[in-house]
Amino acid sequence: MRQAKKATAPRKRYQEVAEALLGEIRSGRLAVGSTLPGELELVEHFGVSRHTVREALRRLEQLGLIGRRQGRGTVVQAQQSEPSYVQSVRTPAELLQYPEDARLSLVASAAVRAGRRLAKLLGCPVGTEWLRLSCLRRFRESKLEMCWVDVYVLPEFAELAEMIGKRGQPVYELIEERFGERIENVDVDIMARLIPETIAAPLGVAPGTPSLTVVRRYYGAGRRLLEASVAEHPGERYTYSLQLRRGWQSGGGWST
Amino acid sequence: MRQAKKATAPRKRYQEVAEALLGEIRSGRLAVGSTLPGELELVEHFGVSRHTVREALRRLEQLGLIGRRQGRGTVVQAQQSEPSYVQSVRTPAELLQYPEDARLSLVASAAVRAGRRLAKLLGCPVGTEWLRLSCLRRFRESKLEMCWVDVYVLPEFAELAEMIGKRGQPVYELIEERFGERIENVDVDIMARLIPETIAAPLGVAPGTPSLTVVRRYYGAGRRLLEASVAEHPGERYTYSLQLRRGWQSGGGWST
DNA sequence: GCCGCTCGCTTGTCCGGACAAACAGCCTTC
DNA sequence: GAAGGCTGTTTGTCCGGACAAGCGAGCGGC
Repeated sequence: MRQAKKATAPRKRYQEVAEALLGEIRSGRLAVGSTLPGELELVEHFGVSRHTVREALRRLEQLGLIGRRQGRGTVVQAQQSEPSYVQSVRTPAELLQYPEDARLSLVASAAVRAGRRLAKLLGCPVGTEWLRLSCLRRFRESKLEMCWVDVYVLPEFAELAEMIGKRGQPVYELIEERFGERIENVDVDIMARLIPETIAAPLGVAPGTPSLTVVRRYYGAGRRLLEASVAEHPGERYTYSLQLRRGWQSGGGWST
Repeated sequence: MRQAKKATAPRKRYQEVAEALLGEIRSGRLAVGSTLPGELELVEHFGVSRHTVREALRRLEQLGLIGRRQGRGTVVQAQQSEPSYVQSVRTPAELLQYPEDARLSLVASAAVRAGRRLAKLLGCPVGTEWLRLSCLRRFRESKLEMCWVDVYVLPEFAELAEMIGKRGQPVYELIEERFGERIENVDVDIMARLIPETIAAPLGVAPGTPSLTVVRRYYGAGRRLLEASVAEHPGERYTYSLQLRRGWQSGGGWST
């Protein structure tokens, strides 16, 4: 029961149920392999509707903590999940021996308009145009990494693009240096997939070449954290979120 | 609208809605970046409740095809998802330069009892005990891969374990040779995580060492396929399913 | 031109209820 | 002893409804 943190009281009922069960699992009171109480029991225990209980169980299932089978019940599958996800930010980099022979090239861009609230959050005028940079990093001529970065459209943009193309400096440092925007949170999607035709052409790579795609989303100070992963981004697969720590990886080149 | 395949009529309403929308996305009529009709519109169009529409959208969201934001709407994010997942079975193997310096060791096992229907499906007596093998493959002294294999408990088991431990033969071939059980489908979970203490000890590796965990589930001929991935395993992250093809990877050692 | 406000739209949360489908265990039958 | 049917339990599907929360656009005031 992580209920010592009652200061940040969850507003949502299913979140309360999910966190209560999460506490039971984390503490080991609900051991791995054991069967959870039935949904109707949980309904009675927490005093909520079955729909709410099922929403809570759905979240825990998406974390890989429990498994559900019709007719059999709900079973605890693992005691924890997301610390490994945070750490997994290093694994792909290590596997790819990043960034020794990595080169980065800008291949596409798209404009995004900042809405009222986003503008207020970041302190820019309403309607400010952002530029979504689509960058490609190449490894050993066949492996590719893709990353999208949202930045302001500013006169210095051309210079920034050139910097990204030449140096291996972490992107958040570049943004911070250039625009004074302190990046606090990053969402990262990692997925293995084949290079689509539209991107293969400018790189001179055959379409269908296997690649590791990494999509990052950077957030400033105003964004609330994704704590315990219970509440946020329920449906996004291959996604994890982490709070940025300065000097996370000392000598490495994992540009987060 | 894949409704030409009315022969395999889906029984579930949300499945019908999901497949209809899937067809619109796949065909390009709902382009990437475009906004879907609102939930209430879909309710009216399909003649189902909002709950059912939301279940359908949830499935598509889990496939990474659409993204939903409160107050903004539902947006098409991608045109397809699962073909890349199928192919991604090769990527981790390539990254790890598998299996040149791989060694496999059996570290744990657990008994699972076959229920009535599973027994009937596989043609074994009710109550037959299966053995869940937990194998560890080691790469370069620090990377680990784990795999679980469910096999019958038979006198030949000891021999099988030894074979797995020595050779790099694909597991499905071993099972087929030994037990005449033809494997048709495989479920694969891939996740990056840290080695837990219980497994670190027998290997002499520090707990917390980063690893790539691969969990495979093998199924015989009786299991129905996961077509379009809309219906099955909604909540299991990092999971994909594929139909086994003989000679999938000729020279490689990816033991699926 | 910027700010705060209201408004309409869209998705999120939550309730109560009902029936269907899958499963394990038990019993009966052969 | 194996196969099939029965039954209670458990999760899955589906309905109808209600209100909350987030977002963008438009409006008016400063």
